[in-house]
Amino acid sequence: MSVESQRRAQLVEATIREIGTVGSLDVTVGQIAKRAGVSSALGFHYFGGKDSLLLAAMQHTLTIYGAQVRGALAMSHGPRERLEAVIRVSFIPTNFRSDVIAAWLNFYVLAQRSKRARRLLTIYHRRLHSNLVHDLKPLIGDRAPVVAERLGGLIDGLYVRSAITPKRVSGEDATAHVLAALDRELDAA
Amino acid sequence: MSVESQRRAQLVEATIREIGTVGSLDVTVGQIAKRAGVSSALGFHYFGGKDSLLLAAMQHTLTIYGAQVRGALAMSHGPRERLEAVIRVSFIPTNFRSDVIAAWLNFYVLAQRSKRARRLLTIYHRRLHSNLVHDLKPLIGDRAPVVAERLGGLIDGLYVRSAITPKRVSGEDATAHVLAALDRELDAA
DNA sequence: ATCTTTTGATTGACTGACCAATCAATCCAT
DNA sequence: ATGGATTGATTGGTCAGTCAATCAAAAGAT
Repeated sequence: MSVESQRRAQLVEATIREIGTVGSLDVTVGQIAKRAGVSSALGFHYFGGKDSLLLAAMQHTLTIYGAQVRGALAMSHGPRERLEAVIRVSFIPTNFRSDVIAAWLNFYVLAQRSKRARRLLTIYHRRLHSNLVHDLKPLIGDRAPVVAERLGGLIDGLYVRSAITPKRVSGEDATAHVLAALDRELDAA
Repeated sequence: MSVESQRRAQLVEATIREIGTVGSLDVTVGQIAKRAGVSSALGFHYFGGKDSLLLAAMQHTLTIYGAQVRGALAMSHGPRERLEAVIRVSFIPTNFRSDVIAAWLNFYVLAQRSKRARRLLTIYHRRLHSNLVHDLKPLIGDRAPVVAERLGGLIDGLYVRSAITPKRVSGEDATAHVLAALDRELDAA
């Protein structure tokens, strides 16, 4: 791993952590750099500006998520099992860490003013949707797209809600909720 | 209406609009005041600080929402009809305006660092939950709380998602989604 | 009714802090 | 020594919050 890619990774990781602790995008490059153990100037050197750094952090979490989904799907067989896998991944500890959730929430905010952020988020939506549809189709046919929309909405809703519920909602609970909703939809077939 | 309460209302309204157009909480009191047609100093005079102004805007939207729910419930009879009413209100045009959605999303962010904001959001959650449980109970008994949690999560998820989906999701579509989810749960009784 | 006092609304100008971004100067590995 | 990595110092700009001054209208006094 080259020095450059190492620093970039440090800074991206620190960005997510910092957004998580501060709870908003009002994080200074200085704070992020300090957390990464480097000077703020280095942050600008490698990323060119604060926005690019935020975008990189966003892309990073999406890349991680995507890889996890692929991994989980590779180990699953049959539609039902694959659906469970896709749903589970959203709530495994890596993605359900409080700072990751906070960052995710703020990416939604970022998406309101940054075209690139919006594109990234749209990609996530589409990927989730298509994954769900792919394995819903053999089970419920034409109703797959609309049910996928519903399950996707529920996943995001539980995820966002968990950012503020005083009682930390466990990932297992959230997973169970979505799986239950899935079962209801399958029953209605 | 006294001058004071009039100005306060102007400023609160301008705050929501400004958050909506900027898309984040990075709004200056100056911008808000300008939109309200007054000087920034007046904003500080009446609210004491930026945070109080944001909180006031948040409380305002929640008050509106609460009143609408009460109104809708008053005109509904029977559990099923009342459930529909509660669900519908979240997506009527007043609450489904793009700037209101953006503001709402940012209130979630604000709740990460402001105890008062978190309390307000918790109150909303509890109210929604208890409304749903109240009318779910006669239909599905003990399963009411967990189903209410699910429906609440779905409502919030669709709401937040609508903030960024390029294709503007219509309030009717969102309502239909939640009502469909409700029907699935009732079928499973 | 008229003059005076008081109160509250309102603002423009100002400040102190903070921050993104820049850059010239070091550091360090090869 | 050379070139990329790294930084400290600096700058230009922005913004929350303050303050003294102005203005209008209500309240009181005669």
